[in-house]
Amino acid sequence: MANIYDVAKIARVSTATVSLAMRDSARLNEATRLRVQAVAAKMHYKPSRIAASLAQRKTNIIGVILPSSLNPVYIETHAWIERTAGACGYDTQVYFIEEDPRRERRFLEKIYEQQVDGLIFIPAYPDINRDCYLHLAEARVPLVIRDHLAWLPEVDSVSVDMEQGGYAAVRHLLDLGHTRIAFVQNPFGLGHGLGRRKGYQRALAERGVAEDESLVHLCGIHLDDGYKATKALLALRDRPTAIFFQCDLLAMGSFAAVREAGLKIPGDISIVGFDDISFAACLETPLTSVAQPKRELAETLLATLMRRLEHPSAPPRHLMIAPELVIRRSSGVCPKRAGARGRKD
Amino acid sequence: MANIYDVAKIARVSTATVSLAMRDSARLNEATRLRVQAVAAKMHYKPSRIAASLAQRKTNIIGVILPSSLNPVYIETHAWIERTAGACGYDTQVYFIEEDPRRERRFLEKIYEQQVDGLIFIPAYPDINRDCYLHLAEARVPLVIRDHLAWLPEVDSVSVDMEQGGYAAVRHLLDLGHTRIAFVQNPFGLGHGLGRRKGYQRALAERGVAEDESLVHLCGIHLDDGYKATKALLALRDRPTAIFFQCDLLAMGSFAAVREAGLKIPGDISIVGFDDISFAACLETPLTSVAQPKRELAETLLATLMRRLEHPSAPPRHLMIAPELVIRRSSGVCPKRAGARGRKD
DNA sequence: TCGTAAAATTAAAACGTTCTAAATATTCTC
DNA sequence: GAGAATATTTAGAACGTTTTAATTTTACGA
Repeated sequence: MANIYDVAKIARVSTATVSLAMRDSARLNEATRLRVQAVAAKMHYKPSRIAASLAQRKTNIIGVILPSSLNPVYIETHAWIERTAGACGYDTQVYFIEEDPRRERRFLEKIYEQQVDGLIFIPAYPDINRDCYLHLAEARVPLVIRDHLAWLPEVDSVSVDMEQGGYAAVRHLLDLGHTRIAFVQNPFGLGHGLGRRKGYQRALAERGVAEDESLVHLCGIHLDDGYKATKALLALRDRPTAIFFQCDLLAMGSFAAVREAGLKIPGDISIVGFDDISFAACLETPLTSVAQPKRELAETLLATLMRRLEHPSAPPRHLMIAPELVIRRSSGVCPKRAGARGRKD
Repeated sequence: MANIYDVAKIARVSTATVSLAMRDSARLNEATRLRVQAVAAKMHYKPSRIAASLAQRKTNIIGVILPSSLNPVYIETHAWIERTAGACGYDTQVYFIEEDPRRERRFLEKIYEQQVDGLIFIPAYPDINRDCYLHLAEARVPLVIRDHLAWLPEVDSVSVDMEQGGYAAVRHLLDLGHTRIAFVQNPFGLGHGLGRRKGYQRALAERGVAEDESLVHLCGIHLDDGYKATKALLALRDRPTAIFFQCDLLAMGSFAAVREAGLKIPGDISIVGFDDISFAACLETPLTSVAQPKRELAETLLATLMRRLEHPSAPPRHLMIAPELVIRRSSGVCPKRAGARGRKD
């Protein structure tokens, strides 16, 4: 592969000129620029980004750390990040934690080897890897984290208001007459679950419905876990008439379980998810879900990171984005009230 | 950030020694190695991978070009590639074409800027970007392509036998008594569609069922396209009793359409997909699908690439992997024969 | 104690860019 | 046509590693 010296020699100019020509610099006489570009093209010369990165101390890459590749919500968010970053001249390098705390740790350490100009970080194991998180902040890596961590006050954050989302979801179910509303949650994953649960509790309390511990189910984060959680909840003596899942992925897992139990959605049981992944709208029974505004989230994360890159010592900024309930077929009137109210399924 | 000189100075050794120490070289006295490592750790020194890449002319990154981030089959395949690559000491850099031929072109050109040691390439627009593909081959970028292209005989390839898969799917439907079997296909995306269609045709021909052009539906590759395709097929005068979709994503889109038409799966219509994405098994009506063996595919792609990296001038290798039909609830006996046969839904 | 072999360390030249400051060309003003 | 102002080009030093070949140190046998 030809390098900048080869081109310089053939074009009878200095490497500086070649460098400028390749970047369309206006500092160069147009004739020379075109001539050099022509030579470069003829030689199939492409500047090495590695060398450029070294010289500039800038890779034009931003790292994106995502908890899992199995949950489409992260992929969909990333798609927006990628697009927005592209518009700012950055490429994106994704790291999937894939539910392995050691992988998260490894990635966080890898950051120091300086591949990336900045980092967008959706944390997966803040408790287990707290030391790494703190170290990252201390090292002043340009960083935006999704969700505000109280012990990282200096790190820019953009959060989705999980409590509000949880509240909206449960409020919706209460409005439909449900009172036995289960909540399925993954105990890891930041306090996401925590925020949503608070919303769940607040909504219940507001209507004077006592929280029943047996209706709060902890589980993993795979489709399969949603399936199992549902099985368990449906086996309860006094089973719930509605289930609110921490995420759509878990909610999707519930459908097969409900069907196997010979029940109908939403006739016998209502299902509400969180995230509004693209599949939610196209299921056999379209899923009611609290939508994370993925595009807005992505754009805000990126804007915050860009600001940080430009103003490294600006005061930290903590933003919050409101989610929005999208009502579809999977949630309906509580069967106990169905006679009185009408809508049946 | 401390660099190798700083460490060398503090540890009172040369940069060469630091370099060796950081890589646990046995050429170094153990005492010095440990001492240098201790100094490095104290200074929070991490070698710059950029500089190392430049010096070694090797990034330890392999690029993975995928057609879309919206179809889980690619994400799931990538997860295996990532894992396998990690075991070989490589990181992975993903590029999503996102159904934009210009993006494919841009990525293929970017490769020459030498970020990656090798490339795993699932092509999206071989017809539109044929010149780029050819140029890539000509430039001898270490490369494995998924699916053999006749006009790229020199490029290693690993294919899934799409024709065999299509045949198995349609054969299964024929066995269930269906004769009006539709095929929904995306006209782009390599000859994937083509291979599957051949299988479709072969199976029909074998049983003496004439191919009905009106049952072959062309569409895009989104969930939504599956929905629309189904709507269109169900509106036909003599509507099909089974639909074979080019991929599970499209098949998933069909469920809502079927339901809206007031029909039952598989009682009124059978659905078969392709890819066996993780969602297929957990849907309200679990989906019959031709499974791409994603792990095997990933491992074979990677093994082929590694071989190419080690033996740059070995003769090209073209491998083929057999898919496997996974039968679930979405396919059942043809309603026209249901009375005679039994199984009802 | 010396010579030699083996082990450990290092000097210095890559790797392929960018960038700063300086040098050289060109244009303009009067 | 001289001098100033401006436009264009360039020398050479970064950037932070790795690597080769050479040098220095240590170990060992006689």
